[in-house]
Amino acid sequence: MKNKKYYPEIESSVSLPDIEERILNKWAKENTFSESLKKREGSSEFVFYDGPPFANGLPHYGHLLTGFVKDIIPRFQTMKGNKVDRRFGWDCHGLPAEMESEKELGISGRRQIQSLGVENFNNHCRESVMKYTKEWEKSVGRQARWVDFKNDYKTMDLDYMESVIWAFKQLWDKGLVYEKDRVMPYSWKAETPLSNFETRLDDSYRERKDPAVTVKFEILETDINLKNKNKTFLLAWTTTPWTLPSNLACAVGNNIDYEVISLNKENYIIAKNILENFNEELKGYEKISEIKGKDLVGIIYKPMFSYFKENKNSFRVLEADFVNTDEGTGIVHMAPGFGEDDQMVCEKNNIKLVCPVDDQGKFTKEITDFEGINVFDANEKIISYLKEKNIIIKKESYLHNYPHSWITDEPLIYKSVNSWYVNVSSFKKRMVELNQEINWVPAHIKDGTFGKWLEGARDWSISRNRFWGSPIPVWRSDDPTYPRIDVYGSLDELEKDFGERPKDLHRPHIDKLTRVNPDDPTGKSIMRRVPEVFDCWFESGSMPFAQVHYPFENKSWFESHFPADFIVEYIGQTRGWFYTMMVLSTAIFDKPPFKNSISHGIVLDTKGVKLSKKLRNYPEPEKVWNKYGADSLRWFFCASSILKGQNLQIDMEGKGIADAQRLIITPLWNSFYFFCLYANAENISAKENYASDNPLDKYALLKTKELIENINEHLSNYDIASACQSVPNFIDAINNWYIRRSRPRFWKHADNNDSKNAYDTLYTVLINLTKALSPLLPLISEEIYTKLTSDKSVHLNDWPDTKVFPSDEDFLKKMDIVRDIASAGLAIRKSNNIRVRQPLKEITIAGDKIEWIKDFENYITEEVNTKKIIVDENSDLLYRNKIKINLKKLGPKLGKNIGKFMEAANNFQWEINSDKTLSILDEKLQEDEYFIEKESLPGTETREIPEENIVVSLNIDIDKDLEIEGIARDILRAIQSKRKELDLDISDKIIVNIFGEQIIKDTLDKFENYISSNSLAETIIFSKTKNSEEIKISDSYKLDLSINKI
RNA sequence: GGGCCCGUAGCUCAGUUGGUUAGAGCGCUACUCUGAUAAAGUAGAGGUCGGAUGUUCGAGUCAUCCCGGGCCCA
Repeated sequence: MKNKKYYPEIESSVSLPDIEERILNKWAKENTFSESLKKREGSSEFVFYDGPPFANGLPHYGHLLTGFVKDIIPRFQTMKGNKVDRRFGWDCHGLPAEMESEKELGISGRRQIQSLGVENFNNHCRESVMKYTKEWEKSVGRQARWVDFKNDYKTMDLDYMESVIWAFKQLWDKGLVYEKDRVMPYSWKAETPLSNFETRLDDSYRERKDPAVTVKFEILETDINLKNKNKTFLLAWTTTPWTLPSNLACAVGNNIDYEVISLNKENYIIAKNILENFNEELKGYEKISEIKGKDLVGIIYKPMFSYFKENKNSFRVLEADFVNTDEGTGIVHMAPGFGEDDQMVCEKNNIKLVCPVDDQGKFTKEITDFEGINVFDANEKIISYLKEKNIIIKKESYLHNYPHSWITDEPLIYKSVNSWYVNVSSFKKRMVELNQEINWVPAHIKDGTFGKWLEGARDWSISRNRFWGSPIPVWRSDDPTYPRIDVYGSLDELEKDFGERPKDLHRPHIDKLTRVNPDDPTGKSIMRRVPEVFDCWFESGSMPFAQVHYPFENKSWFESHFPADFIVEYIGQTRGWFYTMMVLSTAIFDKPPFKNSISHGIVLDTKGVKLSKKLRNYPEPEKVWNKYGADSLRWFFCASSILKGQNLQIDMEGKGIADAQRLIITPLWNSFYFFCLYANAENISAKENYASDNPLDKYALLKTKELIENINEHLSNYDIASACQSVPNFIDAINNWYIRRSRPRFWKHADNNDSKNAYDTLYTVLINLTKALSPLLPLISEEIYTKLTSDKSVHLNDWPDTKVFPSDEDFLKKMDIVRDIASAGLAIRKSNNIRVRQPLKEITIAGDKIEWIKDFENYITEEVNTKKIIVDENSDLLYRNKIKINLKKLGPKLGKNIGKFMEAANNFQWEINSDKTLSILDEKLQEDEYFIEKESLPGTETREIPEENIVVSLNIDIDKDLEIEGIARDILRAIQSKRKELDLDISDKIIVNIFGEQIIKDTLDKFENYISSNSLAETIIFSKTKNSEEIKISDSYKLDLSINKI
């Protein structure tokens, strides 16, 4: 068994990309993911919803970030014993898909689609929408995210769509759906209305310049005394001149003060406190009278255009509470066909709206002067027309935030259209209540962004006048004389009424299902489906039940596994997917859709600009994979505050990612490398062992246990960043204390029990560490774990059981203090400029109840390099006592005088009495009203460890013996460097030639044995050879050195 | 105009129920250490805690207002 190497010979420097590729291939070959699921067959389930992305766009950093989180939590929960299905979902329907297809087909608009044929168009969408699935699989795979692509769901699947129409029917049956003409944001390129929250996505609101005009409406009838016979005009302001031909009323605020002024034989009415904005245009006006808004109500004015002059109840001044005087004139022009507020006010005043703009945003034939012109193009034409008629008194350019279509990017218009609505406002209170049951990360989302949004929820337009989507399942009689509406919620119901079972619910197939209206005795009218399809957000909001084809299949499973345990998306989905799931889940099931939700922030570049393809302001993911690997990127994202809802900046060079590798992954690899190197050299096969009584081993195990508990706690609370943040401290303890202090233990021979313990313990630490880190660093932990064990994968393990670890909090704390003491000792060396290789006589530790330090003294003397340690509980030569006043206790009692007491304490004007009370000034403080702290005396070589009330002192006198011993270590160091320089193996034996002045010779005489045994030197000869090199070994000495391998 | 989040070292961020001299990591500089480590240790420089007012014996922390940034809404 001698010379057997039990562990692979690995590289000292880690090449993450190579390792990762190999592991990913191994997972694919061995089906590790399915095996991890199989292992949990029959276990309790942890339900995770994967938000469906559109597959017709490529994945970007945002998706990668979300993807990492979507991987970490399920991996963790799997280790905790749960079965976590991870079905990938594809969002297939909707405007983004249609727009992409239009582009590909080189067509635009509804008309051209119809002439191409809806079937052809939809067939194209069906193909096009899945075109990047391969890229997605590749990207998701490369980031080491485990997802089930085979058992995926698509929103265009028949099963999925059946569940969607079922959901609609549920809402319909509960009376939560209505159809109405309403003013909505409207995309005239896509020729469809958008939902209120679609205008709020991403960059929809952008600056835009529009002409703003102030126009005159001539008053025909009024009771107001105008004091002269001039014509009188209302001044109104608008940023949408194209709506002026559709003006049907003007609105004022009841309590706003208006002024009547006169200029050039005309009178104008305008809000008082905004008059100054018109200094230029109304220069030289004469004030006639002041009047309240409510007195203006009822004035009849002359229509500006004659297109709708017959419209009933119109062209009057109305009252509206939204009128203000922030801008404009305090008089609002109202075109109820093109403004939501306008519509409401006019409806209240029995004014029927007009909407002379067609689907493509062009004026219809009623507007004889501008027929066929797009409204934005019409703005200038209308302005010139009105200028000619002397109706415009002011024209300016107005810069405002204006909504744009998130799909086609053109400025939206607001326009009255027919649409189907979910009456969300009727149950928003319930949503707010159910939201309280959800755990949000970060917590403020609950009652902040999301809660506030729910409180203000408005009815949701769920229909789109488009083609590629689930059909609105409403059939209506085509003859209003015999009205009838049928709503279908399943294929069975459709089959029953239409005699055939649809194989495809898409248009145009679904539209072919018609039947005679049963309520029509003439038998002439036909039941036809309404033409609209669903808003794709309705479909993604249906995901919880539709992905399992509920209620047609998986009925009891769904009912016992809803709400989901966990979802994660970026914070903007509080208005998107989070919200639509909430709406449907509340309306249909009266439950919240998920129990825990992480909303992460946005990835930005170093200037704080969103990443964009156009700007290329981010490192290519491909480059990141090839340079740093997926685990580095995962760590960079997951250890940052982006998971707490903050934004994260990523620089072009990927510096943050490189840091993750350098500071976390490389050190981990180093400890693994160290283990393999020496275990192989010593022919050791280590085993798990939690029982070593060596204090260093015990400490390493306790630190590991502490780490496992920390990660467990944080991941259980969905706090991934905190889980990551507990790792660096652990790495420091293992690499820079445990291994460094244990190093000689690894060189002893393997049959030595302490050495065996060292190997077993380090092995045990690494095994448990890789398990605990496997969700956070799945690739590198897999590599280390599988190379240390014969197991197939670290990811098939249960979460490490901390019960098998030693349990001794007190010991852990003590060793941490010992490390602080060592640091203090090194700090004293530093301040005296004494190198650590130079042994010193003694270190003294002073403090109360510190006898225990004696058990650890060798660690301190070795680390600080002193011959001796003195643990002294009462050395008043080193420190003096200092009093600190317990402010919490005494603050309220002493009030303003507290300053005097603090001063007295600092000036040592106090006395401790035998009954442990403290006399200070004229007060007597009780024992719990002050603290005694140790403070090192000025002029001594001491350092304090404040939290522990310990003072450390170092004797820095160096005598001849110590000096020679220091030189011995310098010589050894020189030889070791040389060995390394010559790239010798750690087991190679050598012959050494050293030459130098007398003190070097003295040192060799005394320490030859020490030097040779530690450098594997067979012989040390005091001479100079032709290969000898002069080396400066310290500030004072140099020598000539050559070494030769035997 | 409103809501939510944020403002602490050059950078990224901690900062407990308000408590005495505001911390960490990175970066920088110097020195040191090394039978694993392109690693590590020690130290140094670097802060009017965005500003103001208030509450309090005491404010980075609480309140109010203001300024700046981000997201969202009108």
